[in-house]
Amino acid sequence: MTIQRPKTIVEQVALELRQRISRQTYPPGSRLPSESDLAAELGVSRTTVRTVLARFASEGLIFRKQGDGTYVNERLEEVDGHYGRTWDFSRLIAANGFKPTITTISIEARQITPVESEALQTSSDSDIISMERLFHANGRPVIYTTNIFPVQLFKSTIAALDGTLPIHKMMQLYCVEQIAYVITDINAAIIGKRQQEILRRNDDGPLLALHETFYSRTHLPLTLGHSLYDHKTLKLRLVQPWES
Amino acid sequence: MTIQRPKTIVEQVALELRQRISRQTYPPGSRLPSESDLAAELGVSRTTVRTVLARFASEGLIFRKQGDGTYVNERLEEVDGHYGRTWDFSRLIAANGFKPTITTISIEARQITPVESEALQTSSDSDIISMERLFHANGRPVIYTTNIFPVQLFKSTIAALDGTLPIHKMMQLYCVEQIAYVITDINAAIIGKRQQEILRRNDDGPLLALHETFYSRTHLPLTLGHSLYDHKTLKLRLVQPWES
DNA sequence: TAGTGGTCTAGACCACCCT
DNA sequence: GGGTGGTCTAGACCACTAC
Repeated sequence: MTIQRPKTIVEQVALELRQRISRQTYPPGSRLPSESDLAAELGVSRTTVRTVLARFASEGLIFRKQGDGTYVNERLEEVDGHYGRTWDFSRLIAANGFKPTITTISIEARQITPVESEALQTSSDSDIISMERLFHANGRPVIYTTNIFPVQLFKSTIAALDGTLPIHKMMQLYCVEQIAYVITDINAAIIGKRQQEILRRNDDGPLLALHETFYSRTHLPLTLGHSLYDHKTLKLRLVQPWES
Repeated sequence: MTIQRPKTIVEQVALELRQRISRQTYPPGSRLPSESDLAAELGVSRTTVRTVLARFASEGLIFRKQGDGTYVNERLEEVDGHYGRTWDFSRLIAANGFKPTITTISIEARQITPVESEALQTSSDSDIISMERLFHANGRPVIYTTNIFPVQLFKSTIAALDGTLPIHKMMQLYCVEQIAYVITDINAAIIGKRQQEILRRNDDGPLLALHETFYSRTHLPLTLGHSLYDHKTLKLRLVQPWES
């Protein structure tokens, strides 16, 4: 284990143990070596190992039993990739067993609407970039999403935008501010004709509508997202540890 | 039952700091004392303080800036009670600013169906308790929920069941096994006439349908829940910290 | 009783931000 | 330079479980 990929020791240990679990060196249901043994083997302190195991436990990857040991979750496949982290659509699609692709429907600059101006806490005469995109699972459209960004957020011109990137990649590459947290409101909605055609849906059942607001570290709303989510193809699943 | 409030030092510190934040001793947007100062004042190690602050940060309650300080989230009201912890319906209703009440529609014993038997991984001829309940916000029905439990889970007879308790309280009081984690699938659904009447809804718009499976520490599915959630009255909101 | 995870401490060094 | 949070260590003691 000489890989220096991740910066911190905790991250290196996390990567190593995550691999051992996913490669079934520690298969589902099995007991991990004790914290002390792992610490000794990896040459780190027990505290460091515990930090990693605590994170895994909160993701539902493992379960710890005092006086007994630490066990790999038997339902790994159901749990992996669904907890804690932000809902990254590409990862969600992958977690459901499909190959994700992103296509851009449109990218355009336009005036902000009063509603959007309110939500973004910005002046009502500024311009925004509006971006319509489609996420596919094995080529089949499953998520239709619209994002808007204030123009002053961008480092470069919008001509250079690559709409096939995940949103956090785009922000990293093109924007002056980075995302710290997301607040998502979950709704159910009947969709219109145009959206139905875009998503190539035959039945007219309801879809999930996600309203996302992306915030900076300083609590400034950076971007808005509005996504229609085909829950029949793609499970929207949450793993929540029970509080003591 | 003498309530031994928080057992551990971490819990005591967490309670104390949570109160200071919610009582606005540290108002939204303000900077907390440094970790060292807090540790000294409370008479605990810095590590203990950091454990608590890390938990708060993951809930979105505070934000930490290296080299600068720790700040209370300015959008406290929006965030509080929505992240990390399991979605306890009563708490969700309270977090939306309403007074929660629970009424029982029916509690009955019946045979398990093949689908339920599959989901609970139990034998197909066992009996279950089925419980229909209604959650109200300021007296208005907002969540209609059905839970089923295998009978062998219960310590006492079902006659003694108090259907107005939150599910974790019920499990604590009546059941031999306790809940360790929950997997929730989120769907959108059009509801039938009966359910529409129960929820006293005038429009026939779609609702959120939550499918919950409650697991024990040993990964045994204990209970199933199926809930219809009026997202127009009650925000279903998620705060997700962005991964580094 | 031996071994496990759970809790907590005291202190070290670093990276970063401010002035 | 001085203070802040970020990382990590080594070791103590406790509570619990399996044998």
